Amino acid sequence: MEYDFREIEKKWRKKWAENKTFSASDDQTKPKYYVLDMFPYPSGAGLHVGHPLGYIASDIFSRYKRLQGYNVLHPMGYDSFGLPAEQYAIQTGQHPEKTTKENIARYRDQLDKIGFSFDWDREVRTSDPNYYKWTQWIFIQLFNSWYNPRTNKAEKIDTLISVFEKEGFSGNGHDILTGDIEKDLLPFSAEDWKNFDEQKKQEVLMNFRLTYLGEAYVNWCPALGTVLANDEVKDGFSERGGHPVERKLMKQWSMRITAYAQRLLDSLDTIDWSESIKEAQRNWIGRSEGASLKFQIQNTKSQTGEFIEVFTTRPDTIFGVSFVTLAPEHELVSQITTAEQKAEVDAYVTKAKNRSERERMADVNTISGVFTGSYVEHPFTGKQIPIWVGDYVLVGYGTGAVMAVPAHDERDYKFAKHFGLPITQVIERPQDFPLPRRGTEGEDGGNLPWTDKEGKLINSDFLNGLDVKAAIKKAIAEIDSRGFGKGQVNYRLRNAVFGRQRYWGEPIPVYYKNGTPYVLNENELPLTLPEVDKYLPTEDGEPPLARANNWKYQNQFDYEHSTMPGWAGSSWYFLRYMDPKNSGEFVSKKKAEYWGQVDLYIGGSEHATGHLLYSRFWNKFLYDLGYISFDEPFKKLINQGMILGNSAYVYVVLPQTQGHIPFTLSAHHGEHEEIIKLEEKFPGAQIAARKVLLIPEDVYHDIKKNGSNKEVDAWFKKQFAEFGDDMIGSYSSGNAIRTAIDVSLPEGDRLKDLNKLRQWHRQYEYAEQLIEGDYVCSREVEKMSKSKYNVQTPDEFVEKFGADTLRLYEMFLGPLEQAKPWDTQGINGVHNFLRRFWRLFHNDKNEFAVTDGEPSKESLKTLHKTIKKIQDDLERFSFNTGVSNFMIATNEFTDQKCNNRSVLCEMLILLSSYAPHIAEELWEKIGEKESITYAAFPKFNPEYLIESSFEYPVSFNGKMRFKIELPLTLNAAEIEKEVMALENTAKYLEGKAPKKVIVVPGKIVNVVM
RNA sequence: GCCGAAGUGGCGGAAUUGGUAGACGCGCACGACUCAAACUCGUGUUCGAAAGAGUAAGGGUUCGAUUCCCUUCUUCGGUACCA
Repeated sequence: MEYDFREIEKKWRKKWAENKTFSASDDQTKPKYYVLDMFPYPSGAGLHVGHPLGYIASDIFSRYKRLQGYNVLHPMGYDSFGLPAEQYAIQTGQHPEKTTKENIARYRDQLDKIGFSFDWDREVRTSDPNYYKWTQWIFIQLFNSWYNPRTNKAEKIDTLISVFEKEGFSGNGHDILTGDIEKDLLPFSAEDWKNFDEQKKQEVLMNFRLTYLGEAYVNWCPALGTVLANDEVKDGFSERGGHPVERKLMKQWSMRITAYAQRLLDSLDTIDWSESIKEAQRNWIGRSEGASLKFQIQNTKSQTGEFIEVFTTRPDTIFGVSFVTLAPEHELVSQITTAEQKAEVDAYVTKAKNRSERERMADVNTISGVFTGSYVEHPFTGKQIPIWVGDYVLVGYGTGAVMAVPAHDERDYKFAKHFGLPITQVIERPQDFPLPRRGTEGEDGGNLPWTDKEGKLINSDFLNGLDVKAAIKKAIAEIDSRGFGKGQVNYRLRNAVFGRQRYWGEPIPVYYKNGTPYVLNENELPLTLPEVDKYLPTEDGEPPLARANNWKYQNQFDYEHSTMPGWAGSSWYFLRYMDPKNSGEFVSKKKAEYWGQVDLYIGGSEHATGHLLYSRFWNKFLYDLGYISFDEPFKKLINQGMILGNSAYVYVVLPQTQGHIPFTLSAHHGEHEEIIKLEEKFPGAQIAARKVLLIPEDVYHDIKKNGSNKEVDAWFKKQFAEFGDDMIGSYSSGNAIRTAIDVSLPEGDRLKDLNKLRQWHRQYEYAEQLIEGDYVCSREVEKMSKSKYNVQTPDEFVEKFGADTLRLYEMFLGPLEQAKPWDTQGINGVHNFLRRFWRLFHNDKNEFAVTDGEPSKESLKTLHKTIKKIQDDLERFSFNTGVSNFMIATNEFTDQKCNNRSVLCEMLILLSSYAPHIAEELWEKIGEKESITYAAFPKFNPEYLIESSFEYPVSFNGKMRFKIELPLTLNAAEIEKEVMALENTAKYLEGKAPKKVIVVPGKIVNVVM
């Protein structure tokens, strides 16, 4: 019987589903192993061959762990709320639920074809009310909690209330303050607290809740009609859709992730993730140590602030301060600006505030700012220091104000140069350090700004003579003891905006009474998504949920109209898989304890600062509240590399596309009509005009450079000759283009059959070549995308070669973590391997034939060598070398003509995690009754590999020259004697005496001359 | 700019602790089968006629370096007025 993968794969997919072969039991006596893939968003485009790469790797590992006797949890589900379905709904009027369901069905169908061992009974969907009920429940827990810095964990809000009842609140310096709060909270006493009315109390508590409603500058995306979190914005454009994003002050639900900044940073050291992802998170959190420092404002008319607080990482440079800069949005700006400067400052502030994020970014090199007219006093010298406003200072970072030390900071330096402000050097560059390359103005001898933390302090009073590190310490101590400020740690991490002005997301379980937000009771969940007539904002700019009829809490209070962001549901889904049907809890404590951390998490690195940070945050929160027993969700993380498409490009001379008329005609006007007239006169004129000419790359470059090309001119002439002067096609350099064609059309870079191209797309219906023979395409490796016609779907692959070949081939392409191009030419090699493997079990007549009895020594050696390699490869996630080792083993068994039952049985178990269908089929044929899934992984026995002799490579000065086989029983001296006696040795010694002979028994001989 | 990863035949890649560089596969060439082609099977395939050279380039440590150290270059990914 031939290897009929279609029948075999169909058969086993069915059997696995019927028998629920991969169902994870909750039997807690077995050791567990949790393998997770990143939650897919079911997009309308379906899967391409790049998506399953990680799923295949995790599936192989899951199957391997099952063979080792683990109770394996390997679930799959869908992150099914999200923008694309909603955008589609807006365009078509279809309910996003409908399209989402269709997309999920397509995904499921595609996934099923690849033979994954998912436990589908545990599937979750974030848009399912039974699931988002618990997302809402977690939101409520966050709302009812605060972060207590004294215990360093989240607690119920009651403990904060009791602090207020006992201590009141002493203002910004109070040690109970955590994370970022949006606005300064004024101090109050315990007595005050008791006298506050309900609304006031709620307002105060809002500054501490872990999810809270606050006013903040947000990333507003007008095209999407919603705000976005920082990680959803890339270079001033939305990550989804690429629409421009601007800054806007809005009242928003946010998550106080900043409270967890330090813990999120610290516990990175406890998890096994790639260094690059950890670094990305460290940078995103952006911890910096320094000092906060107060500058008294002189001659101020301000009532609330008599000082400007700045944050600096370089308190050592305090004597080099020559001005202070405020962010344009800084609240003190209006208060301190003098009458003379008011007009100028107002104009600047207005302009800066309205500039979009994008403009600001595009414009980083332009220096702008304005003097306020006011001054602060230097805390140590008492000198007058001017206060400026500049948009290089960001309101969201630190205090929104900087002490400018132009001699030792790049931006301060540029600002000072631009406005002619004084520059005081306070650190001497050490002799042995090279001149900085910056500060190119040529002034200051190119010496400034000196920004490295090296050198000795000068012009700095009590800091003189110290080196930078010591000076920082001393300065902080001095600032602290004189009451000018204190040592402080700052984070770049911002609180995460949580509300989205969109329809297709979890409703936020909040209603408003007298303008004050309250969360729903837990027994009122889920708050289901109401029906709306349109998925657009209302006329007065309210989110789509405001369209819902009679959608009010207790029929009178308005619900919150924004919904949760895409990352809400995916921040805890790994917990739900442990207990997906639980209607009383989000996960039972017992099950959470048993399954514990995800042991292996595989997914793309694009989630580095989004999903992977938010999940860690929620996990820590749930841990703090005692619902789960582990502080970090994902123990080991592997980022699979992207599979890139291998696009094919052709160079063509194309029409100026006016309607369907390709070439500009010499006929004066009304081209289309001209053509029709011509067609009557000369049949074939239209076709001639619609021709597309394929040109070689060099001709293309010639046209681009010179505007024309001789051969192409000649071709044009010929094409249109018969139509006379009425119609002469013309072209210019703009008509020569490089354009993608379907990857499947050329073989390698050769386009052998022009007819295939003609049939592929109307545009090429009358395509011709300038030069006879195979057309040479240019190939390029780039991301798969529809517009480049380089997308390959797993479906077509499975149809042609089978799922087992796909699984092996994707692994064989290269290391899991590396990006690699998809090259269809190598498939045959892998497919052939499976056929050769199949043949090991069959005789010449294609009849199933295995022999019993003792296997040969050689076969045992091959087998055990392979067991070791396969296991080692799996343990270090080196799936590509795993496939190679299967090929080597199969080649060896074929040479040995080995068809021994016991040897092949063990090979089947090894192969079953990579190519499960063929393994199951042969396993059944060989006479086994149970699925191979729960067989036992073969035990490696080193005895079979013991050799009596070794072929020693003999090197001269480290260069291998020849080999000699010697018994392994010889010791170093004996080996040296044998080698030195050889004729070959004498030849390479060229009569010289060897200086030294290195012998490593069992490894190598090296002769030093 | 900063951070991270990587650079090995015509191509994807291997070399696990410093010990035979190029496993395995593709492609290519030749041969067998065939009227012929495809498929399949077999042989060869880093460069060089050879001596020899050779893992981005240069230097270092070592008996010995793809592997460790230093300098430089290139590519990819992330990130950026963060004080």
